[in-house]
Parts: sequence; structure tokens; C-alpha cells
Amino acid sequence: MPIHVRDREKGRLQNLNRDIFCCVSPSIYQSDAKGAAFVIIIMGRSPCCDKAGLKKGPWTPEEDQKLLAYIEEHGHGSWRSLPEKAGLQRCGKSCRLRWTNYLRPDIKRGKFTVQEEQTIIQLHALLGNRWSAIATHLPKRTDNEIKNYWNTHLKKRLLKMGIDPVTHKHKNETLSSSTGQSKNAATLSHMAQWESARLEAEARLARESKLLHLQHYQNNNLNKSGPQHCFTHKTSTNWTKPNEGSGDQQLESPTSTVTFSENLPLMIMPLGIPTDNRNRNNNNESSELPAMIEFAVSSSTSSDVSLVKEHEHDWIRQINCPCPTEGIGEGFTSLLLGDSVGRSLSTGKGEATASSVAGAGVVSESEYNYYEDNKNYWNSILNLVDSSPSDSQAMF
DNA sequence: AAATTAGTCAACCGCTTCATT
DNA sequence: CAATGAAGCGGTTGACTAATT
Repeated sequence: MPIHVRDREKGRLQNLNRDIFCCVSPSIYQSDAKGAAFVIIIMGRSPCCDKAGLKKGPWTPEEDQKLLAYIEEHGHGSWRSLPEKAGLQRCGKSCRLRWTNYLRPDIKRGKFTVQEEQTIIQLHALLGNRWSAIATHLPKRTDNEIKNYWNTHLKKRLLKMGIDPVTHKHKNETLSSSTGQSKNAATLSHMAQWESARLEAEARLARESKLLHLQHYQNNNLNKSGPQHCFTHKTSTNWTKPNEGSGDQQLESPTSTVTFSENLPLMIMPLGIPTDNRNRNNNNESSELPAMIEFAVSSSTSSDVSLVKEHEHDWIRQINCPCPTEGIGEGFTSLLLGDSVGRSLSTGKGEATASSVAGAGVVSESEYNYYEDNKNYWNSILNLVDSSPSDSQAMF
């Protein structure tokens, strides 16, 4: 007898997970008018934890111990099968969440530093509510923790300052938007898109490096034999293990050293360098790099081609520096503030002006103005944030 | 001291994305 | 290319605690 599946929303069948089939209750089966078939009316996916006997809610220390012991011994492997093997009355998803948000050994807990607050605010302005991407730039903080901190602290703080936490604009600025400003807004949006794309790629890079680090951690610290299902890194990119490879192919990840092989991921190509100089790896892939990546990096690292070449990896090192106060506070933060532009304009390497920079075809005049405007904007925010938390009481 | 309100954050839910077959 | 399994992600909830009335 055929079984038809009807979703509440037409056209959503593609997204339906087969879990529905095993979770759907026989009680909601209905016979169709002709009685020729059963029609299953899907009322929404049943949560995996609804299965009989599975516990929900806060974890007990005993459960934590079981989960920790199992993962240290065997790695997590398949989360779905883990609870049974570990002797836990939990669904795999719950176990994964508990591990990633609480039990993982590389998690830092406690108060956020001012540097971390700054980073969150700045990244949020660029990325929006993409917490996992933001979390990759805050070593040892989980996306969940950052999200909670944003919703309970930072958002309110910005609101009290009269800054819209969504647009990161002052309310007055939003109200008095003129033609010029809307043009700037368009530029800003444009820039944000590129930055967003770049940061997304960075996030991926950081995630990959974190995986490698975890694998390294398990191999060295746990020193266990047998299958290492946890942290198994499966990817088509040509990564090598930490501490292999040579010299300039090494990058500092948030928690470990990551090495690349010859077929470098596009993140570390010498971006911003004229095409002729790009193929130093005898690898023509670089010329096929998406233009957006090239633009994003050239606009955010330096407007001076020679500087880009000289420091082509610096921004990655800054972002991935294991020390948040150095890497994020000075590196990425200043990068976001447009410091790099300012630096390149003021150092002896190039006495460029806005127009000459724009003329070089790397940063347009409007983009330069964008940097200047937003530099001021960010400085004003950071000055306020810097004065917290002690000053915040008086301020608010 | 009890009741109420507000703040915090761990955990859940449902959707999307990715990898594999 | 579609189906499937698994994990990732962001929004939301609700239990717990602290502050206030």
C-alpha cells in the first residue's frame, strides 16, 4: 500500500529529514478518502530527545563524568551512537552540545575582557548574528557563550548608548540619513559584504586548525592507543599535520600551529599582489581566486602593494594569535578600525593620500572615506566600551 | 520573610549545510 | 543528481539566582 507524505507547507518535502519517518506516530496516520492509501500528516519534526527514556535538562556531574571519560577514552565518534556506548540516557545532540559548550578542555570560562568585548562588538557590526564566525576570533569562547553575552550585556549597553545594536549606528545618524549618507551606507554595505566573505573563509580556516589542534591534543595529552574517532579530520583540502612543512607555510592558529601543503587554501595566497607575482608556487589556481577575496584582503590589510607583499601573512597571524590581547586587540581590531589604511598612509613606506590610494585602484576614494568615517565611529564606541565596566555604572 | 521581578546562561529546537553513498 | 546521515548554527526557552518591593 502506498504511503504519501504531506507536509504542511508545499514544496518543503525536499527539506524533510527522514527522522520524521521514524518519529511519526501511528496515531496521526489517516486514511484518505478512497481508503487506497495512508496519508501521513507531518505536524513538525519530532525532537530526537522525545524518544522514550531519554533525559533532558541540566546535566548532572555524573553524566558529565561519563561523557568526559568516554570521549577521552574513545573520542566522540558518531554522536548518535555515543550515548548508548557511554551509558548515557541522552540523545547524541545533547551530548555534542554539552561537550562543545561546556566540557571541552579548551574552553575559557568567566568574565569577558574588555578586549573580548571590543572584538565581539566589532565583529558583530560586520557579521551580524553569525556567532560561530565571531567565536573563531575569540579563542576558547563558545558561540553560545558569546551569543548569550551579547544578548544580556553588550546589546543593552549599545542601546543605552543610543546605538542600534543591529545596524551599529547611532540613532541620530539613522534618522538624519541624507543622500550622501545613503551613498556611504551603500559603500558600507558593500564593504561589509566583502569583509563578511573574508571572515567566513577565516572562520573556516580557524575551524580546520582547531580540529587539527584537538587531534594533536588527544594524541599528545591523552596518549591513548586504539581508534581515535574524535577529532578525525576529513577534508579535501591538502592540509598536513601540525609541525610539518616548512617556514612561511606555517600559520599560527588560535590554539596551535597549522601547516599547509603546496596547494594552499586560498586564504593564504599572496593576495593583493599583481597577477604576475602571485603564481610563485607554480600554481595557477591563484589566478582563479575569486576576485572578492582578493579585493577584501587588499582593502583590509594594506593599500600599498609592497606592504601587502611584505606582510602578506601578518593579518592572518594577528587574527589567529593565541593571545587575544595581542592578536585581536591590536591586530584584528586595528584591522577593523581601518588602522592598516592609516598606517600605510603615515609610514615611510608610502606617503600616499586618499586620492593616490584610490588612484592605485586598490581603495577607492569613497572607500577611503568609509574607513575614515568608521574609524571615528569605532573609536567613539571603543572609548565608551573602554570605560566599562567600572565607568559604565556611572554612565548608565 | 515572602513574593515578585529581572538577569543570566545552559540547553533545547528546528532548520540548514556538508559529506557520503 | 538525489537521497541520506550527521553535524553545525542561530533563535528561543526555561530553570535558577539575585535583586527589589
